[in-house]
This record gives sequence, C-alpha cells and structure tokens, in this order.
Amino acid sequence: MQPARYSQMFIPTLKEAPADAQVASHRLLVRAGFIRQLGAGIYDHLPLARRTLARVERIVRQEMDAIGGQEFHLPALHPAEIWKESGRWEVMGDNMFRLKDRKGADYCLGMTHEEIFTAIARDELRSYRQLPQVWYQIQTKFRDEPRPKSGVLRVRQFTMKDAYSFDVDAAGLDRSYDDQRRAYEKIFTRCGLDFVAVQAHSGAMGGSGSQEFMVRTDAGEDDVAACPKCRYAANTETANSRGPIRPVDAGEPLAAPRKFPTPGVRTIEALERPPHGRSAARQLKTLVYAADEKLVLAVVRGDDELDEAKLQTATGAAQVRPAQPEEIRPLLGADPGSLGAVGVGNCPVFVDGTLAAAVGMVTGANENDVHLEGVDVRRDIGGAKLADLRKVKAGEGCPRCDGALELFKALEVGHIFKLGTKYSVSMKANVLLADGKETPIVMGSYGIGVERVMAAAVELHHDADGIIWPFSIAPFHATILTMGKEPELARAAEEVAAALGRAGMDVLFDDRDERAGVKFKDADLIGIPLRIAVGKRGLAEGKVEWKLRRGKEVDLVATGDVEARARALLAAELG
RNA sequence: CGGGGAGUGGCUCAGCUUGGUAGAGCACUUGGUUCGGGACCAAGGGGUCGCAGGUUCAAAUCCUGUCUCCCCGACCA
Repeated sequence: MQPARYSQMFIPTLKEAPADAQVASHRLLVRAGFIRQLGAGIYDHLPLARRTLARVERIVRQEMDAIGGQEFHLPALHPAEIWKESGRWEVMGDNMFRLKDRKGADYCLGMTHEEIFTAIARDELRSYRQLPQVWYQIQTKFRDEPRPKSGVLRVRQFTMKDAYSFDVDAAGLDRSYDDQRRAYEKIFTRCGLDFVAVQAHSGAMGGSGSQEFMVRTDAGEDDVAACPKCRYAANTETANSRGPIRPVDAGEPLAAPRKFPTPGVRTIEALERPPHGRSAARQLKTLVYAADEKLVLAVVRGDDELDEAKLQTATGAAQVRPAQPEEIRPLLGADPGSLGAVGVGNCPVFVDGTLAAAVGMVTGANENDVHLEGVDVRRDIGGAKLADLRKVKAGEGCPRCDGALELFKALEVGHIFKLGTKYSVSMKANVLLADGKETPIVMGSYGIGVERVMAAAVELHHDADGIIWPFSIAPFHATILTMGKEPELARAAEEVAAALGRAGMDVLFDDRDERAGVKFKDADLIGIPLRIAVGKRGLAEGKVEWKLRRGKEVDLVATGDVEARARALLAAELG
C-alpha cells in the first residue's frame, strides 16, 4: 500500500485547544485534527477520526460476524407509527428528535432500533426453525440530549453498533446474551480499553437483566461500585452493599410518635445542630417524586442519598422527577424540609429496606416548624413498600464477599440487555413452535458507542504531548519523517515507508516542508504508535531512528531490518 | 428545564467599568535568513465586535429582546 503523504492530507492540528474543552479526549481530538464541532453535541469527523473509527468498526464487525451476526443497515428516519406500537413514542419524551413530512405526518430520527428490527422479525420470521437470529448494524443514532458535553462523550448524533438477538426461549436468549458478552470483551480488549462489565439499570429499555461495559475514567459520568476482592461490580444505580450498613443509632422508643417544635429547621443538618441534636442517622429523609406524573414518597435515612434510578425501578415508572413545591403542599400540607411519611395515605410510600426495623426515628410532621420523634417505621409507616432506594457508599461491605466496595467514575462504552418479550409481545412478533402453538420471540439488544470507544481510548492513553493510540485503532500504524532537506533523506524515507507498507503497516509519510521540531510535535500529538525518523547522522551508517510513541527509547535500526522488525511488532501488537 | 458563565479576524484572548468608530499572540501570504523537538526578520491579507431593536451627535462598550455555545444538577452508547 502507498503511504499517505502528510502534505496532501487534511490534518488541521492546533497549538491551542478550544477554551471550552474540559476533558482530555475532547481537547486532544480537537487539537490533533480528528474532530470539529458543528453544534452542541454534533461533531464533524475529519479524516483521522474516520480512519480510527473505521478500525473500531472493523473490529466490531469481525467479532459480531464471529458469533453469527448478520449485518443490516436500517433507516435513521422512522414513521411515528412504529414507535407508537411499542409505546415508546410517548416514553422517549423530549429525548426523541421529531419532525413532520410535507403532509404533516409524524416522523422521528431513530434513537435506537428495537422497533424496526422487531418489525422485520414479525413480518418475516414464522417458525422456531428460523431461530436463533443475530442481527446487527452500525448506524447513526439521534438523541436530543438535554445536556451534550465533554466533546464526543455525550452527543446528540453518534454511531452505534446495535445488535439484536431473536430466540425461541429464555435459554436461547441466555446463550445469545453470553455470546454477545464474550464478543464485547474481545472487542474492547482489542481496542486497547481496560474495562469492567457491571450490573446495570435497564431504564427505558425494559427487560430482565443488563450489563454495562465501563471504562474507568474521571471523564465518565457513571458511578460504579466494585469489590477488589471478588468480581462484584455494579452501577450505583443498582449496586447494593452488605448489611448492616451502619449501626442504627436508635433513639428512645415511644408508644407513639411525638411532635416537637423545630422553628426554622428545614434541613437534616439543621436538625443535627443544637438545640435539637438529632444525628442524621436517626432521621428519616422524605422526598416527593413524580413517577410517571403520579406523586410518590421516597424515604431514606438522613445520612443516605436517594438514587433516582432505584426509585424508578421500585415504582415501575418510565420517568421519575422531583416534585415541585407547588405539587407537594396540597399533597402533604407542608413545605420541603418539614415532610414525613407518618400517617400519609393519599399516595404510595417507598421506604428504603435498611430502615425496615428502625425505631426511635425523627421525621417531619407535615406541618412547617414541627417534627416527630419516636417514629417506629414498621408501626408508623406501615403501608409503605420496602425497596432498595439508597445509593451505596465507598467502604461499605461487598454484597458477595467480605470485601469493601470502592466507588469510581466510569464511562459507558457498551450495554447489553435481555429484553425478553417486551417488544415481541407489544408488536406481535411470534413464531410457531413444533407443537403448532404461537410464542413471542425472546429478544436481546446489544449496543456499543463507536465514538465513545475512540474517546475512551484517548482518555486512557495520552500524555502531555498528545494521544498514544494502541496499534489496533490508530489512524496510522507508523509515521515517517525526515530531519533535513537533503534529497537522499527523502529517498531513504520513501524506501523505509515502502518497507513498512510491505510489513502490513498503514504509513503516514510526513513529507511537509517543515522543521523537524514541527513534525515531531505533530507526530506526538496525533499519537501514531511507531515513528521512524531519517537523519543525516544515522543514514551515514545506513540506519534510521525507530521510536514507539508510548516509550522513551530510540533505537537505531538498519534500513534493511525495518520490514522484518515492523512485521514482528505488528504481529505482537495485533495478535 | 432550573442555576452559573461566554459570544470581538481561522484559534487563544485584550478592549467594555469611565461611549469617540478595533488590538495582541498564534495561524495565513510574500521575500530573506534558518533548519534534530512547535525558528527569526521584514512586508502584507483578513473582523458590519452573535443577531434585532433602543438610548446618543457618536455604541464592541449603555438598555431591552433574541439566538448560540460552555459549565453545574435530572437521561444514555
């Protein structure tokens, strides 16, 4: 293959990063000439990004094909009807880009493709004999994110590999799911990502189980609780810890809750201070939420934090949001800060499971400036449903072993779901069994954010000078540059470039009329894994400088040895 | 949506408080000197100061509205 010539390529590198770039991947992908912003959460992929993304996609295709996946390409523009069938036209709310055609009919831009693939399955699959099927595509998704941020990490238009499995029964789904999980492990490993597969919250997708593939980085937006001693790892949206959480600092039990005046007290902290002195662990925190627009109460301990995803799971609602003060007052008769669940009968109450046996607790009396003490959760909030609502904290016990949990930030690069029959039932995708009965197809859905894989690799692999790509997804494997203008240097560089090409490397030949320093800086910034520099001194002995981006050492290598050495390096790196 | 910040040559920013008709560095063009880690000198090109109204003899600067972008909280690959 011919080496690419830097002078002919469009690689707009920048000395300074745009002021609004906060995270490393954003800063470096812009500076190194991979991406440019078109609008909030909308990015141009310039040639270098396209090359890297194409490599990621190639790895994804290989691993999908290896488990029997068949590639499709479905429309991004969807008629509203199909989303109304599954009920998600409403569920997706403002996250969906919606538009009308010239006749006024409703359309949307696809956020994901469960509905479209399920429609194909419904229309075309008739018999259990046709199953299992594994279908996938690499396609553009549109989501009207409320808050795009962090460069390419959270955007409104992105590329997703989405795969769907169709099985006759749950056992088949388990196999398909395991195939995908193993494929994901290979994909992310090959892309040079350190990752953990964690237990996840299913959110709007529905279904029985799911795992997220997380890359540990502060640029991520999820919190993961993981046990260093065993394999337990979970998104804090589902993570548990081993009880007892902390000693329940029980107050004095009373025969019945007793009111006491708390003028001006509106916060847990205020109630901890004198003259009240009620520790947060003895307080009940009562929060009002709208779950699918129906008000509910959520109660956690005063020193705990409510996890909204857990509340969503507990209520079974599609959407959960904090209630407005204007909604709360008519419901409970008091303002936030004086709320409690004791005696509340006009809305569902959810109490965190760790409070099941709590006695002698303090809570708001639903009367401004008044609290209750001596509250016995079982006795006084008897109608409540117990649920896991609290967010786990670092250092708490692992639910699976005697280890202690650690918490860290992570970036979600992939998510696999056992959907079950949610979509096949609502969209009537059935097949006939051997005994002639109809059964809904059992489905799974599996996503990978392609740009996120690229960005995650940058987050993980960079230094002060720029990106350090793994060979597998680098835009070029090697770059070659000359130090000086002598024609013999350029000639030698051409030869070395050809040798690298014969070894199977993609080569960028920096033939620009620039000083060596400029070429070095750009090579480091762009992050090409292997750099060969041709200079007068080395060439006098028939040698060139061989340097890996990730290391410090510079080796002098005879030009005749470059090909063999490159071949060996590539074999070692790509396996 | 709630809260905070910012829009001035391609990029990073100054100028705004105290109105007087736009600047620096980088980038770009030309010439010269350089040439192993983002060179130097000289001469150039490039901006209706986000947009729309208003105040004023005069608006980048003051007022109102509006759009866009960024950051912090609720969603997701």
